[in-house]
Amino acid sequence: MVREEDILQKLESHQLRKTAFRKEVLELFMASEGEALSNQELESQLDNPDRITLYRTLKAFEDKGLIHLAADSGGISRYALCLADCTTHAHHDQHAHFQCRTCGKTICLEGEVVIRAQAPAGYKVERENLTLEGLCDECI
Amino acid sequence: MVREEDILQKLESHQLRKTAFRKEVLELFMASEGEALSNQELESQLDNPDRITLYRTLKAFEDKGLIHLAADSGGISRYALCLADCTTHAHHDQHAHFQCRTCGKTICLEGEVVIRAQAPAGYKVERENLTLEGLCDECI
DNA sequence: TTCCAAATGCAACGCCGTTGCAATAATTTT
DNA sequence: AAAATTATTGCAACGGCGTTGCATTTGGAA
Ligand SMILES: [Mn+2]
Ligand SMILES: [Mn+2]
Ligand SMILES: [Zn+2]
Ligand SMILES: [Zn+2]
Repeated sequence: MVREEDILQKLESHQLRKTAFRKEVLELFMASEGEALSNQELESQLDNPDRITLYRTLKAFEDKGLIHLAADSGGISRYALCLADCTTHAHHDQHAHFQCRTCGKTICLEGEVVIRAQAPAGYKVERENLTLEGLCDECI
Repeated sequence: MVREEDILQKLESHQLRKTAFRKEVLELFMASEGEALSNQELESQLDNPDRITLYRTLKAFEDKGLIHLAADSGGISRYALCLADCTTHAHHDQHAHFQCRTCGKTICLEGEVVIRAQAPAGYKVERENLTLEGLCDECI
């Protein structure tokens, strides 16, 4: 269960207006901690789902450092709550994700992630994007 | 320069008919060795670009183990020639990719790639997908 | 050369990201 | 507390692109 108090606090600390829609969306994210949610998954759980408003809400949340995008090899966008203290245009969370090839469930992997890959000489690597694919505990 | 002989040989060894369209597409891939190409980039270089035919051609190439998809964090699909000897429904190439955040140039990284990331207990990891993002040598 | 299976090119559908705009709601100011 | 200001919402609408169906054309085998 998510306390309304925490929802409001989170919206305020990220300079987002406390509207009914945003409270509802943020609650969904906070309730499914560590799991990345797609637009469809979110829409299906909203009282009054409007895909355009959701689109802008997610953009605002991402912009203000509340959620981050989890890349999907299939092209589906999924968002998850930022674990670190991210702010506007300053996302600090750099972690891998796991995605189940059967149910699509996508989770953030907080644990140690070591990546060693060399780009050609003259190239500058700024970010690393790692996704593990396989079967989740329920689909195994 | 790509020899027509090599193009035809590659199509035949992967059980693909040697049509004008496919020869042209394959030549583009072979000419830009190691670089992943988007549909747009391919279309702009084709004599008679038809997006549907290109779509089906890429699907056939991928299916027959000629090319592989390079995930794009932005949702754009890019394909590159398979380096390993991949066959129908059997892609062996497991390598990282680099993508330039400015020009979009995407290349396959053949070099050693070491990934260490833990999925939760009870999860089964089957594949690892790593993309490095940054600036290429021309955009630096 | 004849025939069959596959590939092509075109129309068409649907999904989704994106933008504009007027109505509505949240926050700030008086 | 009311008015003013500013942001958000919901709707219409456009465009790109993945996808499929179908008639026509082409490649490869007989
Ligand atoms: Mn994450
Ligand atoms: Mn590659
Ligand atoms: Zn699963
Ligand atoms: Zn570049």
